[in-house]
Amino acid sequence: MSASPPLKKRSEPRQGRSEKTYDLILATAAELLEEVGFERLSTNMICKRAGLTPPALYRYFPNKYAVLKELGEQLMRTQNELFEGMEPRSFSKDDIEHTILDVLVATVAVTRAQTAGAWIMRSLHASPVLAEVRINSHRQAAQFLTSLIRARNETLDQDQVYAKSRLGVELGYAAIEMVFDETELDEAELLAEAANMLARTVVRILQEA
Amino acid sequence: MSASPPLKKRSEPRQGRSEKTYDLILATAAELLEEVGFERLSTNMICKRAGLTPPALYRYFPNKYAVLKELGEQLMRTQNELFEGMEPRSFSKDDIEHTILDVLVATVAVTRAQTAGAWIMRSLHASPVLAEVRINSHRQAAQFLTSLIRARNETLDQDQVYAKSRLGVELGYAAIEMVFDETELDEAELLAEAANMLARTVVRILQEA
DNA sequence: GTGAAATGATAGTCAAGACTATTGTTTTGG
DNA sequence: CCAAAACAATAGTCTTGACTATCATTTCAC
Repeated sequence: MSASPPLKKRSEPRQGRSEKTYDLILATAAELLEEVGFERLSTNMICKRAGLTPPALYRYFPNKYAVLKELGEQLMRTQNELFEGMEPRSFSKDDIEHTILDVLVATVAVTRAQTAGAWIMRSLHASPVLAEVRINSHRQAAQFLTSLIRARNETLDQDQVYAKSRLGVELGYAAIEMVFDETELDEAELLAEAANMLARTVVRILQEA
Repeated sequence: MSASPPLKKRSEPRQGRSEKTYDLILATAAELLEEVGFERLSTNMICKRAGLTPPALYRYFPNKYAVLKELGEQLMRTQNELFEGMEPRSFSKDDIEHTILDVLVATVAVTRAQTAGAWIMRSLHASPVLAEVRINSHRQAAQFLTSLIRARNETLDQDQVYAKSRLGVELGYAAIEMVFDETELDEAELLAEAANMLARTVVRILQEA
């Protein structure tokens, strides 16, 4: 098992200009992630591109993993807010399916909108730091889904529903990642099919009284 | 976009001892992958642990990515052979589900049996080289699944079936990866649930005449 | 306005890691 | 058994990249 090197921020921005520097570092890192990929990304590279110097970066981030972690968390936060903001009109299979499809499509959209969103999605598997960010986010999403389902049917076993929700979340994300990986496939069709599968699962869970 | 650095082997083993060296390099790389993770793995480290020297490694591999690629391909090959060896007794929903479950369970088993199998699975997302290996393997699996389905019902549209198969394969692998990522969840339950979802999908595809 | 805190730049250090020119040693075909 | 090929080691080179000690400048509190 690999050690976990990362920490939190080093210094909190207090003046306007540092706020800018902080954001610039993140934006530049995202840009570079898109251009050169995860493996070639380095702090020196980020600094050079941003017109900054290493100490400026290291004032705000204890090490390079912290930069990546923050980037990942930004995206995960955006995606989860989206997910948790949506509720099905009813619990009919069709409404559930529509809602899920909406979430999937919207998630793809916000990911595209964010610089290097697609790359960040893929890099989430590329480092222990980011893997942790990803799994926490998915757990949170599964928790939310579990409570949604159990609000509808309280007799269901908490742990079992959670396990299935967790699987569902993972499969949803797998479909989303496919959109970014496999450009030959029809995006709308892919998401629709995934939404269909997931909706059926949710309905089935609800019925297992 | 990142450049792709890797190439094929440099020298084919011709004597017994070189065969050993070759295998030793791969085995050591797998071991180290398990111990230190993907990011900290280096060629020098592999050599040291294997009791070899860098030139010995570079006789057989043009660069470090080639080592990883070979490791990934070994695992993918094993998994795909397994997958393509299985055929459902019948095309009833239950038989399909059983077959899928068998494949999932067996895949987890062979992955566990291989040194660093779990790590390799996760590292498949960690580098462009390995991402390519992974996607090729999944495409091949989806092709196989497509022909299996179309052998049963030739009226189905090839591309549509392929897209859905591809999604199915991805979801199956997502479930398998979860087994290695999320140890808190019940493995058998996870795989059973995934098999159920996938079987339903296959049945639905077959019925869309 | 001025001193202190905050911010950033100069100019590096240092370690690690990918990869090799060369030389020695083992194996094998004849 | 010997020459040539195959194999592996010696001993590096050279680049890159994470990270810092120190000094300069900007901003803010008062």
